[in-house]
Amino acid sequence: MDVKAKGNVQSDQQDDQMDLRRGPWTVEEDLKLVNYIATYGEGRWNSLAHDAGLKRTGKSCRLRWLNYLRPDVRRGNITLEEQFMILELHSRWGNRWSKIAQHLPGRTDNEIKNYWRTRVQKHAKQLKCDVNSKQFKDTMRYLWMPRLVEKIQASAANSTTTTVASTTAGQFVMPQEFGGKRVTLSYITTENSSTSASSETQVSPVSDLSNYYVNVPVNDNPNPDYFQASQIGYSHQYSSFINPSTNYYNNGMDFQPWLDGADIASDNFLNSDDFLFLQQQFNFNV
DNA sequence: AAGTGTATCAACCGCCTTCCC
DNA sequence: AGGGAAGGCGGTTGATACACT
Repeated sequence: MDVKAKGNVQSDQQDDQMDLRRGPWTVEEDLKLVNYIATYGEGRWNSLAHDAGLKRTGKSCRLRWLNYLRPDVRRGNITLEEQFMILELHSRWGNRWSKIAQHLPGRTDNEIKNYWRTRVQKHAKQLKCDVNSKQFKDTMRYLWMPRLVEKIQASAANSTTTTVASTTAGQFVMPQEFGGKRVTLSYITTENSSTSASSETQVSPVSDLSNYYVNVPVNDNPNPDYFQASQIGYSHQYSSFINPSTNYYNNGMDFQPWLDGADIASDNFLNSDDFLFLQQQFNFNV
């Protein structure tokens, strides 16, 4: 432990020694915090806690504000699009919850972490494999994420209005209609693209998400990522998978031994229909 | 209806890194 | 450059809701 860390431990211990409240926040405390921040703004949390008359640590105030009281915080079920984003961004950045949360407006790092631990890790546990293993990552990337894309497409197709979820860092663009035409499903990040997107425009792939683009004729797009998409059997009409026995789809993957018999159909992350779908696509001997 | 098990999530702790004075 | 404060993260806990028997 370095000197800086040691100094902070001392600071934390001083917090412990003070007469500070812990546990669930009361309505009165929430009001104090909200009113104070509305007047004076965020920042300098330790002094804020004191000045607002709260017997809480600055850290506790910050957490309460960021995770619960902030006006733009979103609560409730994680949508399909958000599930997809979490899987995609986690595959890119790992457990950088805060960074991932920046791309999911209104969602907090704590919420995303909880989602990951309670849902995703649960599935890994049910599959009897490590959540960080190649097998599990491959399953997410090549099975669950494409499956999520299908669901997103289906719900968008059933919707009468265009669904465009804007984020602070980019846009997740969904089609209003489909019918054998190109589908524009993309996540546009501002950090790596200058491309603007609309539901009417074919969007150039700008991130790893290009691997999950659908209905894009390979020959019609110069980007090499589309070729990669075709390699995983995912660039054709309405995204049915290519049977691994007749294609190179499962190159480098090894699903069957640990999918066999596992109950992975227990919640909305991968429901019973999805499990049946996996069985059909890969001819499991279960 | 009551008891028990399980899932979810807010909140915390400890450690570490980053920021800023 | 050094040190304190703030922020980020992994891990955990406890309360509550819900499902199941």
